[in-house]
Amino acid sequence: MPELPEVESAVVRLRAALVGRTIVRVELLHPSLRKVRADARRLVALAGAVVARVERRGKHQLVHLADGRLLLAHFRMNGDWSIERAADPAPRFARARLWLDDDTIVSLVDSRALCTLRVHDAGAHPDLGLGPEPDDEALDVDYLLSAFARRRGAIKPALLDQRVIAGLGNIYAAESLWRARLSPEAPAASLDRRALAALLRAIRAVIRRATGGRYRASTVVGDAPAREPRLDVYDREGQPCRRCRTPIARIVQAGRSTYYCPACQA
DNA sequence: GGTCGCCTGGTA
DNA sequence: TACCAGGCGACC
Repeated sequence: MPELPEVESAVVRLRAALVGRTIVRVELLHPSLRKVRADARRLVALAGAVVARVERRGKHQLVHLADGRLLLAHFRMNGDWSIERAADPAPRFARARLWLDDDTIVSLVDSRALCTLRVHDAGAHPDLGLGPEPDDEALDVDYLLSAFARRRGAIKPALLDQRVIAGLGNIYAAESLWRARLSPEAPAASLDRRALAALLRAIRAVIRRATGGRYRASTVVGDAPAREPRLDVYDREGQPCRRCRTPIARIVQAGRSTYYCPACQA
C-alpha cells in the first residue's frame, strides 16, 4: 500500500517500534532480498546498532542509526511493516525481520518480494533523486511551469516522476487529475498557470484526505486501521463519474492504468 | 518518452 | 487460466 500517505502511516508505526531500540538480529527470508534487492551483508551487520530516528522522504523510509549508518527501505508495490512479539508466528509474507532488544520483531511484509533494503555507511548522503514533497512551499505554480516546460508527453506519467514531485503514485496521480478536471493525456507542457494551480490544489487535497490531515502528525500509533481512502476514479472503470455520471474510462499510459472521466476531464 | 522485467498473489 | 497489481530501474 505504498504511496506517500501509506508510507507515512507505515513510518509512524515503524518509528514507534524502532526509535531507541537496539537491533539484535536481522533476518532475510527471501532469496531476491539476499541477492539484488538488499545489501545482505550490511543488513546483517546492523546487529547491535541503536535506532536514532526514522523519517520519510517521498516513498522512501530512512532509518538513522545512532552510529551514523542509514537503513533505507522502499516498499515498491505492496510492502508494509508488521510488528510482533518474539513469541508470535512470523507473518505469512515476511521477507525480512528486525529482532529488537525489547522482545518485539519488525517484519517487512511483501508478498511480491519487490521491496528494497539498503544500508549506507555513516556520513553517506545518498541522493534519492526526489523533488519537493506535496506540502513543500517550494512546490508552487512557477516550479511546475518550469518543470513541465520542456517536458514531452502527457501530464499523468509526468506526475509519477519522483524528481518532479516526491510521493505521488498511480492512484493519487489519477485522483489529483480528476479533482482538477484535467485530462491525463494533456501534454504536460500545455498546462497553463491556471491549470497548474488547480492541479496543485488538487494534489494537496488528495494527499491531505488520504493521510487524514497533516501528514507529519504522529497520531497514528499501533495498528490504527488506515481505513481505505475513498477514491473518486481509480479502479472505477465503467462506474459513473461522481461529478457527471459519465462512465469512468481506463487507458494505459507508460505501462500503467489510468482512470479518468472522459467527459469532465477535458 | 515508451516497454519490459522483477516477483507473487488475488481475482475475474 | 488469464490478467492485473499502489514502483522503479534498465533498456530502446
